[in-house]
This record gives sequence, structure tokens and C-alpha cells, in this order.
Amino acid sequence: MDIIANLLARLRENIAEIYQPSPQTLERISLERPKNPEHGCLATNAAMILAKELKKNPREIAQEISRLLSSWDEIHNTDIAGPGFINVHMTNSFWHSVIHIILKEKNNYGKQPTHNKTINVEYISANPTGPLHVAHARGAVIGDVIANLFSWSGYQVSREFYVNDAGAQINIFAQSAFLRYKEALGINISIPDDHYPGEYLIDVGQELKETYSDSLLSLTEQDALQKVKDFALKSMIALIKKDLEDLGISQNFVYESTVINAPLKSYIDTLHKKKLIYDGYLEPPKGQVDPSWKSKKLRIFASTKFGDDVDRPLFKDDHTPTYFGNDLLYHAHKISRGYDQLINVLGADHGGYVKRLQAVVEALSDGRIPYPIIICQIVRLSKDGKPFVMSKRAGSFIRLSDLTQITGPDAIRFFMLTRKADAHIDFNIDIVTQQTQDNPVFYVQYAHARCCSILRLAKEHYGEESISPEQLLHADLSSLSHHAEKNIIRRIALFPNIVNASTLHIEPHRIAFYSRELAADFHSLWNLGNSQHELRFINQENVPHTMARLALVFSVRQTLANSLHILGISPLSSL
RNA sequence: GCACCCGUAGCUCAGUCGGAUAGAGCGCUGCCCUCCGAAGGCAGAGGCCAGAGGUUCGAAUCCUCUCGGGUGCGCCA
Repeated sequence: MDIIANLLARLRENIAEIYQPSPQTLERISLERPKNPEHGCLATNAAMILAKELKKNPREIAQEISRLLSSWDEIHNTDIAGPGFINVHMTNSFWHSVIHIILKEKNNYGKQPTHNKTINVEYISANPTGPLHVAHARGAVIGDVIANLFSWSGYQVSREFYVNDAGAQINIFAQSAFLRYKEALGINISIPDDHYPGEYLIDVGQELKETYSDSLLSLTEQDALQKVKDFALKSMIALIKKDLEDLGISQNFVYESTVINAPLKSYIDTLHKKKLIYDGYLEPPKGQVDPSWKSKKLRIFASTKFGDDVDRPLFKDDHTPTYFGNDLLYHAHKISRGYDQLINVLGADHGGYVKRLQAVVEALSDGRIPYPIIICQIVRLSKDGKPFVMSKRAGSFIRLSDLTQITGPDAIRFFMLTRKADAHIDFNIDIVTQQTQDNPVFYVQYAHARCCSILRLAKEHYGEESISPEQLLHADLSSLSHHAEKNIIRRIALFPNIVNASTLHIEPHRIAFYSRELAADFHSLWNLGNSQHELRFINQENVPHTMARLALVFSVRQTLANSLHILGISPLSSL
């Protein structure tokens, strides 16, 4: 339950009755925690928003709304400030009700009730030609937390990894593995420039030898490559799944090879009927002039009708599908599975791809299915104070699993969420691999561990039973009147709102920042006990106040745990 | 040439559908453990929010242009 959202809803209801403003105006009315705490617990811009539409003085409207609010039980008093802000001071018992809610809802505090809306979140979808490397980590974590957020907002969530296992690069991959197989059998090989040189294929070559001995050499090249391809793909996908598992991620794998054989003809027919697919000619590419460019008749998707720069061909002139052609099928496949919403998380190098994918979904769903695409900006790596360039071809990339083993999944996850997706991120390999204490995740986990520590100690003093959430519900919270206590209660009351906004804007980093702020409030409160003994959480001379504070500690611990749960990070009870 | 993203403290970044005196971490200065975990806290220094116009009660936030940095732009995948 979100007490602030309930309050805002009631405010809007009342205003709608009195002033009958347009729905848009009503929607813009907010009820927020002001930056400056002296301005009250909450502040609303209602008067200023209404002033324009009603053509009235905002301060006059503020007077009227202020009178209305003063009659509410939860509101202590109100005042009007500046151009027409209404500052609202809530009663202590209003804020204390948050603690009761958390003691009852526990792991579910901040969750929306489940509904039957479904959403598909696609992320990572790396080519299965090698293990994941650290640059994949960002999209992996962001996608995973977005999926968690929608799950908390009540959606039925599918997490999807699309495997490009049918393209030309897979054949090169199979040839590379075949060479390693020959190498394992003692045959002298050299790896051509356009092949995959990575060491992980040496292992695959060994495994091939163990499985098939030298029997593949007696097959035709085509048959042998098919067997090698199947084997090597299976092996890579197992590797990728393991890397993801270590990072706490589990997804459904959907294979291109099955999608292209799925019965999706009706979707394509519809596009033909709407004349969104046509046979025609494309303009020569702008910018650099290619002298070899020739105009040829192709089958084309009219993506410009949906805001793309140019129409995109679905087939090459040899009649094999383009990469985009297969992606159109894949999106038809997603839509055929009946989701109410789709989300895709892509790397910055796919930024130019966004419009045409959204065009496909808009065309196939008649605009009914929203399809936001989150672009994660590039991760700049540095090592020894210098930029570090990874190259898959040269084999000089850092495997995600190497990093996970050094830092653990929590540090990577939190780090990737400490900035919004469309900001660039600097990843200093030296710091992350050597000084894990510098990682901000410890700050939040430390706060959680301190909460646990207090509750442990309290159980020793007062017994397991009396510190249970059920018993703490009976605590008299009226003694929680110190400004630092009130401050932290207001913070935890905001949690459902943060989850909501984070989902709405598809910005998982907001949860990470919130958890850090809540941790900061708690550390601050904790340290007050150093100089003022009566503010220590456990004060044996004042049991009623101790119980009230334990209820508060429980609420903070729970809210931190729930934040970390959304981030996919384990809340530690001790460090 | 075109499209998208970014430009906020020395560095790395937050900043809610436009709200009141622009915040945090790291680094720097000085304090706080006889006392629930100092992996913490408190205080201080540090800003023309890249620049210029515009929109309005009100702009770091919205619009236009300029300047910087990044990514992408194929009948490749």
C-alpha cells in the first residue's frame, strides 16, 4: 500500500468535484516531498496548476484548498508559500501507519497487486559465438532489473534471450570450431583472419575429439560442419547460461532457427495487404558514394511510414533474408505469443536499429502494443589508467565470468545501476578487481547488516517472540518524534512511489539511488546514538521507546531488503 | 552529410510530468569509537548546470540554434 499515492488520489478526487478541471490538468497535480524539510512533510502544486485553467489567482485557490486539507484527520496543518505552494504537515500517526503497513506486508511492501497483463523483456541476445564479456554485463543487469520492476508492478513477465543461431556468422563459427577439432587431432592448422580465434574454441575442439574421435573427418565437409555446428552451439549456449546464472540471471532462450520455421504467414500476408511490404527500388545510400552501387528490385518493408529514415529490404537479391528480414519474423513471433507489452534492451551500437524495430511492432500490432527500446550506452573500460579496448576477433576481451568470480555478482550489478542507461559509464577494472570495498554496494549492504545486527541483539535481550513483526505491531510509536526518526519514516513511505516511477519511466537506476539514500539516512540515525545515548536503538531503560525503534529498524531493514531484491542483490545479514 | 545519446563541483555521476536555497560518492581540510558494527557519522571548501536566444508565475529540466564528446548509418550480421 502506498499511503502518499492514496492521499494524492483523494486530493485529486476532491479537486475534481469542486473545480471540475480537465483530466490533463488534474493529472499534473502532484504531492511530493519538498527538498527543504522546513517546507513541510509534503507539498502540492495544485493551486498553481489550477490557476491557469480557472483564470484565478493561485494564492486564492491555495487558500481554498488549504482550508479543505485542514479538515482531514491525517493533516496537522497547512501553509501557503511562494507563488502558491501548499505545504502540508502530516500528523505523526499518519507517518507511523507506514510502519504498520510494512510490518504487515513485509516482503510485499512496495509491490502492486498482480494483474493479468503480460510483458516480454528481451535483453542481452548476444551472438552465441563465444562466452559473454564484461561489455554485456550492463544490458544484462539493466534488462534483468527492468523485468524485476515490472514483476513488482504486477505484470506477468517473460525474460527472453534471442539466439541468432542461423546466420552466416554461425557458419564461420562452425568452421572455426572444426579447425580446432582438427588441431586437437594433431593436424596442423592456421586460423584465417575472419574466423574466431578465441581460446574457448580450443576446449570445444577437445570436446569434439572426445565425443567423435576422428570420425568427423570421414564425413563430407557439409555433414561434418553440421555436426560441429550443433555441438559447438550447444556448448556455447551452456557457457552463456552458466555465466548468466553466476550473475543471478535466468532467461528463456528463443532460437532464430525455430522462429524462421514458425507459422507466421498470416502476419506477413497482413503486411502485404496493407501495402507495408512491396517490391521496389531503394534510393542509393546518402553520404559516401559507393561506385559499385546498383539499383535492384527488392522486397521492402515500408518503415518510413512509421518514422524511419528509409524503407528497409527484407531479402537480398539472392532471395535470402536480410538480418532485418529475420528480425521482422522474430517480432511477429513475439506478437503471436500474445504479450500486452514488449521491451527490448540493446547496446549503443544498435541505436540505429530502434526505429525500424518499433516500426515492425507498430505495423504488426496496429499500434496496440507499446514497444519501448532501452539503449544502454557504451561501457568504457580502463585498466592501468589507460583505456582498454576489447576485441573479440583478437581474443583480447575480458570474460564476464572472470569478473564475476573476482567481485561477485552483487558488486557488478550495483555498479551497472549507479547511472541511468543512456549515460556513458566508465568501468575501471583495477578498482573493481582490487578494492571491492570502494564499491557502493557495500554501503547499502552495511546498512542492512546493521539493521539485522540490532534485531539480533534485541532478540537476545527480549526473546525471539517479542521482536516478531506481529508483536512489534503493538509497539507505541508515539515516541518516534525525533526529526531524524521522522525523516527516515518519510523515506520508507516513499518506497512504493519510487518503485512505481522507476517502472513507469523504465529507469532501474532509481532504485539503486533510493537504496543508497535510505542507507545514508540509517547510518546517520545510527551514529546519533554515539553522542546521544537516549537515541540508541536499544535502550534498556526505556523499553517502550526501544520497541518503537525496533519496529522502525524492522521497517528500514525490510525496505532495504525489498530494494535489493528488485536489484537482484542479496541482502546480507552480516558482512 | 544524416539520425540518436551525452555535456551539472577537481574526477565519476544523481536531479521526479517544469517547482522554493542545484545534490551524492571519490579526492581535499578539520572533528566524532570507555558507548548497539568507524566498511560509519558530522562540519568545511569546491558551481555562469557547455554557450546564446525563446516559451511562463517559475527552466539544469521544454523548444530553436551554436560549440564540444560518443554511437550508428549497406542488398553485413
